[in-house]
Amino acid sequence: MAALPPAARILRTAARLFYQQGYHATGINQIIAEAEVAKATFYTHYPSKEALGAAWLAQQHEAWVSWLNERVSPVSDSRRRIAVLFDLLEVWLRNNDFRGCPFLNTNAEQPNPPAALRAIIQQHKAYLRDYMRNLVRTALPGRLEADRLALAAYILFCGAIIEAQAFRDPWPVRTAAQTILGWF
Amino acid sequence: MAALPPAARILRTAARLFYQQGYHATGINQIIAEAEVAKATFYTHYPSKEALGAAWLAQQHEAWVSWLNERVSPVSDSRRRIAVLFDLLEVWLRNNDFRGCPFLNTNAEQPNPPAALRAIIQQHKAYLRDYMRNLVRTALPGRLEADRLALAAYILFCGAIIEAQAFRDPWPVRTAAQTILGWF
Amino acid sequence: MAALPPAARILRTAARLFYQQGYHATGINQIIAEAEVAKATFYTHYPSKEALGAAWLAQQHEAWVSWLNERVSPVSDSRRRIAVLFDLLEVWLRNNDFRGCPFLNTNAEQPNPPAALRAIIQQHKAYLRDYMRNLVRTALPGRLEADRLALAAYILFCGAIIEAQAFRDPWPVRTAAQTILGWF
Amino acid sequence: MAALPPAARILRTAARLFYQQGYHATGINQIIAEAEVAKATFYTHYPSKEALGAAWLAQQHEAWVSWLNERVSPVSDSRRRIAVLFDLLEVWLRNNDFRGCPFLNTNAEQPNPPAALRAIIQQHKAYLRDYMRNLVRTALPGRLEADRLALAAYILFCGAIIEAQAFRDPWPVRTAAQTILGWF
DNA sequence: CATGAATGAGGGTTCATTCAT
DNA sequence: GATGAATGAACCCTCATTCAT
Repeated sequence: MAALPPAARILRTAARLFYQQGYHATGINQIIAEAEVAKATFYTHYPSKEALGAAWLAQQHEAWVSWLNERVSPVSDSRRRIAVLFDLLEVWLRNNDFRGCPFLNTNAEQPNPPAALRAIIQQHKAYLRDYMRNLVRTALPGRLEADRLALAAYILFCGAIIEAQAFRDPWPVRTAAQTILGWF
Repeated sequence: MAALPPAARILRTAARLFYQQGYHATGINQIIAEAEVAKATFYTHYPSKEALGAAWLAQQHEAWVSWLNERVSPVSDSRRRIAVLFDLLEVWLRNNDFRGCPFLNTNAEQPNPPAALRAIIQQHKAYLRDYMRNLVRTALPGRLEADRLALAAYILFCGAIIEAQAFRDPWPVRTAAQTILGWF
Repeated sequence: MAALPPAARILRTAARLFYQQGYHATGINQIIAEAEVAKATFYTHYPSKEALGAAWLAQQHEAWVSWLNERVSPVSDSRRRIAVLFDLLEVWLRNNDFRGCPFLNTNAEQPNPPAALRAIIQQHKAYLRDYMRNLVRTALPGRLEADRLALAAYILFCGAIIEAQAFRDPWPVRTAAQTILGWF
Repeated sequence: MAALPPAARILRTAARLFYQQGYHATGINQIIAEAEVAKATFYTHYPSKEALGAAWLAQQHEAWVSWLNERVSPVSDSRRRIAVLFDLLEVWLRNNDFRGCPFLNTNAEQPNPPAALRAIIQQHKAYLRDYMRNLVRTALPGRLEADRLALAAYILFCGAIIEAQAFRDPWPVRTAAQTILGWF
């Protein structure tokens, strides 16, 4: 672990703590203590906590996209792809470390989040929306309401995440999946 | 404004600040300053910040339920009721002060919210879920999948709120409404 | 317990808490809460916390003196009396609720204790010193150094209490008793 | 005064205030104000008030031991050594700043002192007990009851301190000294 | 490139007391 | 005789950040 350079150690520690405890609830002191880095070293690598938060979300976005693509792209059938997507979601939230979506959580923490964070959050959400749109469009060739259903699928997807988080139960994911798959 | 008794002034101020800035981001000091109350007076009425947060959410739940019922119950047709529900949602989030759902926000702020807050949040969510269930069941008499659709409608409802919050745009509400209304 | 009048309930509760937690560490709020008395009721009976503390110490002095006299005066032999005195001391500090001497503790809490408390503490100590003096004098008729030994016995007595408190062990009491009894 | 580094300034100030006013009665705010240090600077050097209290007592122990040894060890005769010990005690408590023994006071303040403080207090007391034991044993070679007298001497020593504190008069020290010296 | 010391502002909570009723 | 509401001051501690080295 001490093999990692300081910047990476900081980011890895912050990722764990921000997600498990929340962005606001996690202080710089805890991060540098657990990353075993001096305070000034932290500020040489990240100009502020906000910048670290942005780096965290950016990295989360990359990781999440990769994770999905690696598992979804091998599947050729469009309908199956959507099914796989929700299967993955259920795997994720059945994990003991599941604490909801980092983007939605961070967005909800402060109703007016810092600009740097907001930008990445919106970027992530737009990406996911478009990703779902393509998936559903491909699965519903020629259907007039395909676009609307695609957006609805996206809303169900995100809604399932926060409701699973709120109820601490995966039922919303299965309900959302069944509903969407029923459209094909 | 000084006409209100301190306890009410505190709650009113806290409601405003908790919603606009977030529960965590709002400190006791700011609340008592804006409520023009001494710190010890605050603790005479609320044993802790957490208790105040619980009182706030409880009051929000009551207000929300009343607001909905007053406008939905006069409508007799089941399908119209659902339409009205989403119309109200859109009215709400078109308001400049809209900052998302206080319950979802507070739940997302800290991955492990204080027990007192969690209890009210879950209560509220269960209420809303059952409310939607009744609405949809009544509108879909005899449909086998009525229950699943009802839950899906609930997920779409909540998902629309957080997506409207994230995108700062009401499109998710309209998409969700159209999708649900298409089931009848 | 609710049968007792408020003033007595307050004093009884304060006696328990002051002794178990310390005078300083015990707040008015805890006292009135556990005595089930309103705050203003407290101040109608005691003008201040200091006055309550004084009442507590005065009552402790009375109780302690009575307790000793009832058990020591029936004994006729002077030497036996001293032995009984230390036996009682050991009984006291073997009790699970033993927290040292309320007078010495309160005196040690603030190096400049409030005048009202200081007065009672000194009164108590002077009484105990004279009590020991009489006991030893009677047991050592005609000994020239009787007075000095009496004071030494008093110092050993008090020293044994604080050392038993510090070591959480009754050995100092037995050592003190053996030493004194060896003088006769 | 500003020449001293902050950590030393804090400890020096705390030593003065803890001793003069008591540990509990002295707040962090007063310490940092009189040490002319920012609050966060305090917590850079001491993780808590308790840690500062422990540092204070540890330093007191060192200073006390040094002070005694420097003056007692040059004396060769065992009996004289004990006499010197009590002479030093009397010098100490004739000082206007005398407020009793920091260890006994802190131990008596709260019936259950913080663990960190308790540890040092017990350590100090055990040291002093053993110190007296060696002194008396050496002065009473071959006496069977030497051990018991040594412990009695220790109790008289400590008892003299608290009684001198309580009566605000050095008589207990002289009484204790005469009694012990009479054993040789 | 890396560091520990120093900071002002604020975190939530409790203190002993007074007041109008 | 009894009450709960109201208070300013103080409690111990943590925040994100900057600075000289």
